[in-house]
Amino acid sequence: MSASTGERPVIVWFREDLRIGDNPALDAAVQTGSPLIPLFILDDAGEGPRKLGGASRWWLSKSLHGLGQDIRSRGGQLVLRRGRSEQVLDEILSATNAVAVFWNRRYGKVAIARDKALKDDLTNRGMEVRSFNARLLHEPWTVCKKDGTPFRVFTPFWKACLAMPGPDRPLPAPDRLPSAEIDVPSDDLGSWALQPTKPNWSLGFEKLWSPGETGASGLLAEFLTEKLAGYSEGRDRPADDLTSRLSPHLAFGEISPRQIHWAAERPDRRSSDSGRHKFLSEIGWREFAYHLLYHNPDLTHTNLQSRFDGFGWEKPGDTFDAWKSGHTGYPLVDAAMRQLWQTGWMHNRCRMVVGSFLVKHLLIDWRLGEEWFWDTLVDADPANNPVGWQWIAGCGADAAPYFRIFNPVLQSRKFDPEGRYIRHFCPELSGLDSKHIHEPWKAPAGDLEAAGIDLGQTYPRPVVDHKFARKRALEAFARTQDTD
DNA sequence: TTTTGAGTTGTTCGA
DNA sequence: GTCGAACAACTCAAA
Repeated sequence: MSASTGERPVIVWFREDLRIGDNPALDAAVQTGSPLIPLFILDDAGEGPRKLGGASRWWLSKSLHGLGQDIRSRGGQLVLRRGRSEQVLDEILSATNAVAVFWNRRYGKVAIARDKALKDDLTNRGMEVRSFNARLLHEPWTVCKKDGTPFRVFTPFWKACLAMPGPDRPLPAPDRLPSAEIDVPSDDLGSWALQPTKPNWSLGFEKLWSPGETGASGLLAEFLTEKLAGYSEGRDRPADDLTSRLSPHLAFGEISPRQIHWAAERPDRRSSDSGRHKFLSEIGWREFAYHLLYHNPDLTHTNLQSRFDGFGWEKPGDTFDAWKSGHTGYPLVDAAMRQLWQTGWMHNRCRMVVGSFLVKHLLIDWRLGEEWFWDTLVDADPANNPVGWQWIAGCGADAAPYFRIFNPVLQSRKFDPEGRYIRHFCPELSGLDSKHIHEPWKAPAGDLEAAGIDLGQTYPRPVVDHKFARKRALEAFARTQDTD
């Protein structure tokens, strides 16, 4: 029934692009008219691209399940294999006599090097290899200053992007994915053990997220119709659900920035202009992170500003554990860290607060915070995560100035004035009124008692005094400026 | 060519 | 209570 009889198949290698719609590699493969072998490789041993964190593995498992269903409903069969990508591809090439391999690009240092080597190798062996952009509005090498060098400041970068010809219209999902007639062995998804068992920390994830392409497009539609208008004002309040929550879907490529761009550009969205521009500029920040990563491939683990290289970070100890578990004694910080642990996600405003707290109040290396986020975020992204951490630490490009030290109490009063967010994630504080919930150590003894709080027992005292920590950080960071 | 002003997300201090 | 200044150094584009 398919055009597959005797024809050599094309392998479509899925990586960070787990979708059928607007998938250029898949679309190009379908256009060839050849039978397809959709393939995903779990390459999590050795020196491959960074091994996925726990939360991401949970998401991946769900996402692959959805992708497999979407492919099957179109007549195809997703092949799942675990191992070193080069070796798995070799096996499948020789087993199927495939004539070509198509994929969408990745942008991390290791990923680029491996893709390039693989492309050379396969091409030399007579294979056709084609790669595509499925992840960005503009390839990082196409956006540059008038002198041809890459940007280091967001605003001019985004202006330059907006001045470029807009992205093409998204590609429709193919109706049919003609399957190769050869039976290619596939792993059972369950055998990869991507889901946590003991302890199963993912229970809170299940009711919040719908991983997969269908969940992503549903979320986008809902956001545009219900939240876009209030986005500019509401996006900073973590108790209100006014952000898009699309980040994990973007991280796994279940939706493309191009699809988002065109959906937001529809004429009937024009009434929410300020929200629309604000939202699209968040997509711009993602683009900027990839731009920086591409042009500074070591930023994942190296300070963009090298004068920070000698910074005397504190050795992580009890305070680091308190930060990770949400027991710093600062309610907003603790609520945010617990939101991360319980849901695999944290509101953007809170990411800045907890990041600033770790780096400035505790003087702990941003890389440790970045690793914790990498492990616990369902939206852990190879560009966004390190770029965001370098921004808050002050060592990045276009970074927050070193004297910008968030006051966790002021931030709390400003963005969670009634303490709803705190009460949700720190229920042991829920009996405090909104006057005292932001700094329980200042609450009168009677109020604490009435709220059932025994400071130091049921909720910790602050692990560090804000005024002291601020002064210490300013001094430490000022020394960094001198050593240039 | 050089100069100038502005740049995601803040806080504190003193008038 | 409100308000402006100060808290660096660097990037980038416009004047």
